Amino acid sequence: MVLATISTQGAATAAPAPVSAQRFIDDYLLYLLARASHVISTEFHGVLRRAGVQVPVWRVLATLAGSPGETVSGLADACLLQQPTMTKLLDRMVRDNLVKRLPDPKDRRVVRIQMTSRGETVVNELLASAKKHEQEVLARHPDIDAVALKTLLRGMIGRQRRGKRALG
Amino acid sequence: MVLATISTQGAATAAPAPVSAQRFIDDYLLYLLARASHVISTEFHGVLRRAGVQVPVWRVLATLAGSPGETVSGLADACLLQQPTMTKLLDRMVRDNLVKRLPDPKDRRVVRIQMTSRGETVVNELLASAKKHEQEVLARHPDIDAVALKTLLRGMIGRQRRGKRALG
DNA sequence: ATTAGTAGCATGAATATTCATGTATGTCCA
DNA sequence: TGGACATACATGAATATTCATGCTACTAAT
Repeated sequence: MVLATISTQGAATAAPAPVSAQRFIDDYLLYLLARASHVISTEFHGVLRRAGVQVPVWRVLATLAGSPGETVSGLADACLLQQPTMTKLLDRMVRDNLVKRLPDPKDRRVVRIQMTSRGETVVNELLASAKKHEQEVLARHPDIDAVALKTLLRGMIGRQRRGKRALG
Repeated sequence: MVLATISTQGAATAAPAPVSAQRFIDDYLLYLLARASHVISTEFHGVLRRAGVQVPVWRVLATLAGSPGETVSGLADACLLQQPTMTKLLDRMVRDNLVKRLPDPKDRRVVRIQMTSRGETVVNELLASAKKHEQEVLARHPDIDAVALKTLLRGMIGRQRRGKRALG
């Protein structure tokens, strides 16, 4: 990982009761990830708001953009939502003529979600804004190697998923 | 919270997972950050559930652990919540005897939040679990330099915050 | 073919969050 | 000092999410 060249090592592990002159959370990986995600996403959410599109709606459309015919559970997983939440979100999106529910020919339990043409129109505009915004973010952080960071994150996501059964 | 295991995993069933090599979101920084944060946090949330502590409650307690006497708005910001959400969350936490509201002597608009002794007990156990879990996560990703990654994330958070007014 | 078990989605009641305000206090400055 | 404006928190109605569960359809084993 090219990313990690800053120096390093040991330290964080065996320090005895590290009387935090700092807040715990400011050195807590889970918090830093959540906060970084939040502050960066929040900025784009302004774009969504101006477009009159809710954040979860955008996530569904963005997912469908590269992966048409997703299932309800597949979308829930991709959008980091629970399945009942997704079912109800899709109710609204169907109502707003952004997506359609279609039966799966092979498995009648499955519902396939497809964008309507209106959905496609909306997502295409938003995709353009998203790419533009991503470039702005990266421009604001010139020391960050985007490719390396994305690779790192994908690695965390993939390995974490496979290791799911750990921890008691 | 079991969500992430629902679909994409068993896969063998109904020929889902067209996992197209080209989903937009799989190369979208904001999504990768959100997903990485989500999958890693989800694992710890299992610990919280077993302890009978809700995620936002944990976040408030963890924040107060290193920073006593926070204000309502300060906590909302730290916990990535809106202020009315925090007010109501604190209502519940006061009810459950985890925190107290105290008036600020200098500014009577301000409410200072302080942990009760029960709150302290709870958070101390959770902090230990959180640190243990963080070590487990890092152990699972041996190629990641934790110090460098944290530094990177703090940088993103800090610079992003200062650049807040960007984007039209 | 029958049965037991599981996967995918929907639903409803309980709970939580948000949006738009309301109220009180503090600050600025003419 | 007065008035306009800003800040901190609370509140309530509208909306969204969650938890538990129901229902149907598929799968595997007998």
